[in-house]
Amino acid sequence: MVLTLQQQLAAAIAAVLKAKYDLEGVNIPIETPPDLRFGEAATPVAFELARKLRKAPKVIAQEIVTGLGQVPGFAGFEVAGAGYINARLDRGAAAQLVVNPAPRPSSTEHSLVEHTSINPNKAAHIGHLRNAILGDTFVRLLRAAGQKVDVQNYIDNTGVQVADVVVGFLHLEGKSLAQIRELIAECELRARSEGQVAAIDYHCWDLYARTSQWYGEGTDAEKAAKKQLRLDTLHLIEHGGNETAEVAELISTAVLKRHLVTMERLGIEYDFLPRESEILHLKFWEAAFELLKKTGVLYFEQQGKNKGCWVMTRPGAETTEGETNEDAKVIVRSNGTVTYVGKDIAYHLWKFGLLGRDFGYKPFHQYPNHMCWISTEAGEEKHPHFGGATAIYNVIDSRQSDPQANVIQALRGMGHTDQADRYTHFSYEMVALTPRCAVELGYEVSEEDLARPYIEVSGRKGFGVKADDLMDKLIAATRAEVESRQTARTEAERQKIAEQIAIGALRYFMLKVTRNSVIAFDFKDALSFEGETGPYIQYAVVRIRNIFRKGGVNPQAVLAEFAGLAELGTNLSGEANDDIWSLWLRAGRGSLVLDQCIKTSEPAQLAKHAFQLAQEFNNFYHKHHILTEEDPARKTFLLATAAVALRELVEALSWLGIESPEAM
RNA sequence: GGGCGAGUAGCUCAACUGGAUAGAGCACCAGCCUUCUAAGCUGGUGGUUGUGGGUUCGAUUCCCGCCUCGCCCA
Repeated sequence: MVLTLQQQLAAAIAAVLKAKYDLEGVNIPIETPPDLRFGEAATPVAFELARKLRKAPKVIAQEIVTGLGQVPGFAGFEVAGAGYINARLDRGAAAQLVVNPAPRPSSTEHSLVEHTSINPNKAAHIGHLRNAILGDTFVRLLRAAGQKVDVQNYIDNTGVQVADVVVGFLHLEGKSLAQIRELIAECELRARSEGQVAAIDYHCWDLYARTSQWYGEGTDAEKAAKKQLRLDTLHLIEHGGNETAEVAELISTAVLKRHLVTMERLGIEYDFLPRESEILHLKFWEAAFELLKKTGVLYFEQQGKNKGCWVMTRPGAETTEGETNEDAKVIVRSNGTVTYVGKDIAYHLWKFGLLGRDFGYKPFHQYPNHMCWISTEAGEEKHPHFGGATAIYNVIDSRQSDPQANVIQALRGMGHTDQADRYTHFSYEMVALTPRCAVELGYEVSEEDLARPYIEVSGRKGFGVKADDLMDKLIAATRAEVESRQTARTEAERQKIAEQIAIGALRYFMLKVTRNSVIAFDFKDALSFEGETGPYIQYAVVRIRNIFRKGGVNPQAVLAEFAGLAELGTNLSGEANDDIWSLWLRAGRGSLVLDQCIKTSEPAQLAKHAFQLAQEFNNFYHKHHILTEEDPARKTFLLATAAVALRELVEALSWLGIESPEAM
């Protein structure tokens, strides 16, 4: 509702500017005033025009107001302060728009969101949770806006991290291929009865840390030998067609399956899992290399430190004719190997359908409502089409902003400027542990680290909080609460409620913070269910549902009853009803917030909105006792207010991937 | 050395991208359960927005210098 009316207001003002001053293309910011006494919408546009028109802002504002006259949906306009134009809504008409919102225009955008992308060599930790939750939420936002969205989880199954754990299995544990296969099967079986702790990804977590440490032990000669072993293993895996590669395939697939299980606990699903192995074996890079040479993005360096390399100019770098650019980004090393960025360029050309090659596809994991496919060399003939997106979003932490910028630069250099513009590095800061939390977990923390505000999580060191451990802990905590409150419910019901609350708490915890601030993780904050938390919002929903349950009323029916009725306006007008009106106003902001979140790639705004709406409802809840209201017309109106809040809260929560429990 | 990001209440974070009196939560203090669930509500304490300048009607926001911290790159 607010979005619609703001657009109408901006359009009306634009028309006045054209008619009165012959001005076009003026940016007309519409804001929400800090207080209802300034109205429901405002614009400082007169300030901006003051210089251009050589008039006092107040005068301009007055002229615009005069020119506006009557605008549908608005009760009136006034000039305030030094030149603000404040607009008052026709509350009845606005409320009708909240009950029956204008349909969202359909979108032709086909977006591709890549997130999660955990190296398949260890259990997922809280850092991965932030990535997956951000990505999944953004997918939900795009879909809510009517876009077609493909969700991809890129799997680096041939990288150095997988190589390390392969070294661990083969050389530290001295296991054979058959023994590893056996171990995976055994872990899978045990995980069913004992939970995640027994699963293969947990086993790998420890082994990976041990192997990393092992590399650094022994004499110099021993260390060099280990380094060589690591490199050889990596090359065998990359090359494929040998037993080491088979071990890597076995382990990475088993760990990947665990990751899918972990993420499914959070309601996170994928459509396609493109793997590094196919990018290598299907020669994506070779195709990209030709294109890069042809367009002159890559050039062969003849001298300087990068002599013999194929290099690319960095974004923003100034190049002087004839001078060697020492700062150029190396894409192909002088020994012929391709860098990570090189392979990434190939992959991203594919994402936009510009490579001229495709993956093979085979089904990998069945979700309740759809299939998740994985890349393969020779796949099934019938498969959905992935790639060829019109816009892409890569949920990757901010440490990767340099390589990401390089990929974008390459696309731009190749002439794909439109694609480069629609390439979003959805960057976010890491999740770290507070020193207190690290000590609590029994890690050894140096004096130096103790003084820091936070310590970075490290899979290599085995230092961090595993995703499943955290979820288990959250569920245990919510279980305890639900046990004491929901004594009449069955075991299964209580478990379900506890899970909904725990996941709601976790997702909200990750989403309420804006992307570019580091989350210093602490169990005290993460396990909190009070104040600005997911459960707070869920609790408001439960309260509303209880009202309708006890009153024997259907919320949709109440809203249907009010559609088109003038009483809505009379109930909302006047200062006495400002508190209820502000709840309606907040409820009407949903689609505006959705748009802003997409525009700024920032889901935190929606998290904030949902909280404020819940807060506003709680306010209303305490001031107005609905079921004991004696005036039947007033009671129906209060019920309609609750119904609107319910609908908007449930919707906002669903966009955040948070369920709305029936009770709690 | 170069690049990016951050610094706001005791703590954790917002601030609609330059707007009206810088807001929430936690913590702390004082109240509110015979009522639709207290995972809640109402008050209160708490700020030189790291620092020094500049731009203008107006700066937490933009520009420059400096100080801290964190990440990349070489």
